[in-house]
Amino acid sequence: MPRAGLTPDRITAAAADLADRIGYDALTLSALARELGVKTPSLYAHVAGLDALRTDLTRLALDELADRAAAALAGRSGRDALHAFADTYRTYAHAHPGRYEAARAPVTPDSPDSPDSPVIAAGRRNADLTRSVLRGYALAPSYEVHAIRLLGSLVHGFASLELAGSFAHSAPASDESWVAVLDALDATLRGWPA
Amino acid sequence: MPRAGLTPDRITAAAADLADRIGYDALTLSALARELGVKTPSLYAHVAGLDALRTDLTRLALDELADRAAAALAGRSGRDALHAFADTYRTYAHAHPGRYEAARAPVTPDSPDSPDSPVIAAGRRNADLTRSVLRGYALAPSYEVHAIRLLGSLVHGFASLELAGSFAHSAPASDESWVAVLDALDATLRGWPA
DNA sequence: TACGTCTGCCTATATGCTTTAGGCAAAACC
DNA sequence: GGTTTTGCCTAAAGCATATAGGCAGACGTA
Repeated sequence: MPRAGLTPDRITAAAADLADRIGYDALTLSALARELGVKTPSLYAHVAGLDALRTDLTRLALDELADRAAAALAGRSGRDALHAFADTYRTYAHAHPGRYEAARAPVTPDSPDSPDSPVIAAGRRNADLTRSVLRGYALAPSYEVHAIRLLGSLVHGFASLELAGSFAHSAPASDESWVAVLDALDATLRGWPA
Repeated sequence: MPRAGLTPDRITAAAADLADRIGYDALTLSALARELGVKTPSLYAHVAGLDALRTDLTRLALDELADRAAAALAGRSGRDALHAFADTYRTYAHAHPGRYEAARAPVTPDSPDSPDSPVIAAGRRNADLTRSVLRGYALAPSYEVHAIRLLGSLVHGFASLELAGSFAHSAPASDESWVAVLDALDATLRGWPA
């Protein structure tokens, strides 16, 4: 009986692809094992269980998002940076809905999450990038948190409703609304106290 | 053996309470049956299955949201209406996280959802109320859809991230950001072409 | 190449959830 | 009070997570 060559990384990668295809909620160890041509219990030699797999997936997605956002932000600032940053998340959500949902999933605290666990670190990378986008607006310190929350809410809310199909039943295509919304956000941030 | 007096409505109501307590995803027919002091198969006389229960829950939540939003909007317009409307959703999300998630859950199409199914109708009620909030801003027709999507994205995004705990790790409390964000939204809408 | 160890993937099994089938007794009706 | 209806039950199948233990392929050593 030949060996399948499983590793934690290959398993997480396969889980990410599968989640994109069948949905984050439908991701099961059974389905993943089938996908990998392996029996379910074999996976337990490499991942601690379903919760651990989900956490790994969250970390993978957050890291991929941070990588792309960092690349998109390179050399940009102000409105350009804002659009590039927001587009990164929206595009990723469309291309990888399962991963995106994983990125948004609250991490199940297997231990009182050590402050430098890989998931936490990946989350912080994204938060830091968000802050760097706002540097272009030179906001008053008291408005910085509001701006972070506004940006996060808008991008996540739009992508989330779009994925759920809430925008699909009325014209025009959501791309048009997306620019309008981002421009409004840019105007708001430029209008806030500096 | 005395009867439990189950009805579809009592079951849905109990499911809503349970979902608020243990989370929408953790809601199972087993747990619900335990809650009601009944064996799991007994529920099948009143609901078609787990998917049907979830759909019922979505309808319940959407109807409750529409009821509250309608009451909050009575006699208000403009900025007042905007705040009252948005507060309704955010408050509901805090008080009933399980129901709120149910409201947001995409409905599983058991049949090609008849256009006047109760869930669809409940969804439309909420959409209509959203539009009525925007009447106070007298927007140009081409901007109406953008405004609906902007409002929806912002409210849902903020509530969703807040529920997930994304705002809990930094000061100040999110209430402060909430008003700042809503005022910015109000300013944006007043600035859009009328 | 041959031996010994390690380890990857297997089968077997326990538990929990969804769902269907069929039985029995409490309610409801006349 | 007898009959019908109906609500809740037990029994059981199918699939999921998860653990325990076995067997053979891969690897190190000589």
